[in-house]
Amino acid sequence: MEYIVDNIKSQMRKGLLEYCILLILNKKEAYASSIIEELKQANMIVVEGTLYPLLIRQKNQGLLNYRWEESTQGPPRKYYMITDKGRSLISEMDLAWQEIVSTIETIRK
Amino acid sequence: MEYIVDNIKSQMRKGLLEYCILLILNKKEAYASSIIEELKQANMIVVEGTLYPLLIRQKNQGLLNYRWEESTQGPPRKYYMITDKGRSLISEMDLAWQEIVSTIETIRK
DNA sequence: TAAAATACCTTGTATAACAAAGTAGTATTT
DNA sequence: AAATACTACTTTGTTATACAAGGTATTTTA
Repeated sequence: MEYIVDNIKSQMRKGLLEYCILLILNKKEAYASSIIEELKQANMIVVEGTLYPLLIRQKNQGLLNYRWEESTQGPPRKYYMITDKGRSLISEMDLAWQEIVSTIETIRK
Repeated sequence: MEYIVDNIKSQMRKGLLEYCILLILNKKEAYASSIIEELKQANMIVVEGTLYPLLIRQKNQGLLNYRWEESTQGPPRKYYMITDKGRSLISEMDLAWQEIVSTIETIRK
């Protein structure tokens, strides 16, 4: 039974990830590990193998850019930042999210 | 640009579908086409090729049952109804859904 | 200098949604 | 009565995403 719940939970999170990444980067540029950390704080577990390809994908779609930056404690970090295109996508996704929330409410009646 | 939005929207809906089906059947038994209709009313487009395998999956997981019923206008219909197991899953998923909503709020700050 | 830590990246697998096509029973039209 | 339309259920092949697991490289620490 638990495995069913876990599976559905992870399915629910799917698709929201892209939105979350944009929301996070809309506030402040960040590098992958710090994004994972922030998501964890917000109760959303994501692993590296999920996030890295996603960032690359969004970068290739022109939603993000990045620059390398030296770290004082470890290897250099790839800081991602949102682009204008990414920002305008966010407003559309805000709407889509509200729609989904209201869809669930409607179905629940 | 539009195709990006549409893609993300459809990704967002993913995973929520299972939850929606259970919510719908929790109110009243229904057959596939009528479920699709109700989802459409609530602004969630789903096609047959998506729904039928999902219903079969949930049936195999013991979340649903079904019975055949004659129709006065067309071929017989397969009415699905939720089981006790399905009902107890719903309460867990209600929690999961609230968690997700609050995750988005947290990230948005 | 070896081990640990940090950070990035890639590959293979499983799953879910969808498009599209198929099957079959029932109703309608000619 | 035969052909067509409609309703409903089902299956197949494709695509996309998340994840587990493993890999590379740089820096710090023991």
